[in-house]
Amino acid sequence: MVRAAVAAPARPRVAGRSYAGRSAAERDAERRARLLAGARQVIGSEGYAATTVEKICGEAGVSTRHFYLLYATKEDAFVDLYREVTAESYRRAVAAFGEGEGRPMAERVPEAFIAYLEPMFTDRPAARIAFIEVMGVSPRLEEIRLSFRESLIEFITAEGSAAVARGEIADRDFRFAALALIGAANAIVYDWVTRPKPPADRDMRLALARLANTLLVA
Amino acid sequence: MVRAAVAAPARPRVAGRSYAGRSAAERDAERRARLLAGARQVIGSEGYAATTVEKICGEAGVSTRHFYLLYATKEDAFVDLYREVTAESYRRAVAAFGEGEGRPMAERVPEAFIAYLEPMFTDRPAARIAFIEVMGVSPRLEEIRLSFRESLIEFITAEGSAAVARGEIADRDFRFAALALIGAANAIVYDWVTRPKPPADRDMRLALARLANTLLVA
DNA sequence: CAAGTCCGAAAACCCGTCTTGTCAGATGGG
DNA sequence: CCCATCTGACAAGACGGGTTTTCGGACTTG
Repeated sequence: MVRAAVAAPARPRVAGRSYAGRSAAERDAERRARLLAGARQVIGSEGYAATTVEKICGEAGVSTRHFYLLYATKEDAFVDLYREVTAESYRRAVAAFGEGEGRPMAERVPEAFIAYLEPMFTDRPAARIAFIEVMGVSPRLEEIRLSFRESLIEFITAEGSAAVARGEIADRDFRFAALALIGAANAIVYDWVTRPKPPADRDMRLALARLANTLLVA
Repeated sequence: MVRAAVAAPARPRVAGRSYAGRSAAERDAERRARLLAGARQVIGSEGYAATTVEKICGEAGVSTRHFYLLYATKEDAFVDLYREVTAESYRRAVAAFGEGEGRPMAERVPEAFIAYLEPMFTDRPAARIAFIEVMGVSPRLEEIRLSFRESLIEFITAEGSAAVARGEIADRDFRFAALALIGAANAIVYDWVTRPKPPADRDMRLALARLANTLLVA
C-alpha cells in the first residue's frame, strides 16, 4: 500500500485527434465519467480497501491502460470521486440556504441541512463513500476530508455569526455546534442507510431538522 | 489485501512448560500485552493501512514468529486492540452511571458520557483507533464496530427508558438520540485531539456535558 | 490507399508484505 | 549431563494487485 506516490502525473496526451466522431477531450471526459461511476459503484458497495483498479475498470468498461492515462494512481481516482460526492452536497446546502434568504433561520437551517444530506439519503454508495470509506485511507485523503469539513464549518460559522449580528439567534461556539451536527448526521444517516428496514424517511428528516435547529438555532 | 482470511486459528501451543521462570501462559500473556501496546502505538500514529506486522513486532520487541503464534492474522490483532480500547470506554461509562444511582439524570448522564470519552481525551492514539482507523478496514471489522455501537445504544435506551418510566425525563427516540450523541462525540473529540492547539479541555468537557443533556435529558 | 493514431485486451513487471519455515543457541526437566 | 522444548533472528515462500508495456486491429486524415 501507499506505493511510490511520487508525483507521477497522469500521462499527458500528446496528439489528440478525433476518433469515432469524438474529440480527444470528449473521449477522455466520457472515460473519466465512466470510471467515476464505476468507482462509485465498486467502492460504494465493497469498500475502498477491497476495490482493485481492475474491478473499477471492469465496471466502467474502460481499460486499465486508459485508467492510468487519466489518473496517476488508484488513490487519485478515489479523490476525484470523493470530491464529486461532497461537492454535490455542499452545493445543495449553500443553494438551499441562499434561496431561503429573508425567511427565519428556524426554517432556513433545517432546509439547508436536509438539502445537504439529500444525496446520502437516496444513494447508499454515496453515503458509504462520504462517511466511511474516506477514513483511514492515507494522510492525504484525511487532509482532504478535514479540509472539506472545514469548509462546511466555515460556512456555518459565517452564516451563523451573521444571524447573530442580525439579532436572529443567540451566539454560541459555532465550530463546536457544526462539528456536533456533522458528526451526528454522519452517524444517523449512515445508520439509516444501512439498516435493512429503516423507519420512514419522513420521520428521519423531521428528526434531523429538529436536531439542526436544536444545535444551531435554538 | 484481504489475504486468505480463512479461519486459520493461531497455532496451538502443544506442550507448554516453564521457561525463564514463567509459565507458558504467562509468557504468552506478556507477549500479547506487548503486541497490543505495540499495535496501539503504530496503528494509533501511522494508521492501520500503513501498519505492517513487522512494525508492530519491532515496536513490541516480539518476533513475527510469536506474533503468528498468538494471532492468526494481522487483522485479528487489530480486532483485539479495538476491543481493548472500546471495552475500556464502555466499562467506564457503565461504572460512572451506576455510581450516580439515586441522583438526577441531568448529573448522571453527563458524568457517564465524560467518563466514556475520558480515554480518548488523554490518549490520542486510542481516539484515532476507535474513531478513525476502525472504519473501512473490512466487513468483519465493520460488523464489530457496529455491534459495539449497538451495545452502547442498548445501554442508553435501557437506562433512558427506565428514567422515563420513573418520570424523570420525557420520552424520545433513544436510538436516534444515542446515534446523534455518539456521532457528535466522535467528531468533536477527534477534532479536539487532532488540533495543534486545542481549546482548554475543561471547556470542552463542559460543552460535551451540555450536549449530552440536550440530547438525552432535556 | 498509406501513414500515423488510437483503441481495448492481455501479459508482464515489480514490489511489498503477509505468512511460514529454518536454525543456532538458551533453558528446563529428568 | 542429555535431550526435548522454547526462543529470537532471519530467510524464504506465496501472493495479490498496482502500474507499465506490448500488440494486433480499428479508425482518421491527407
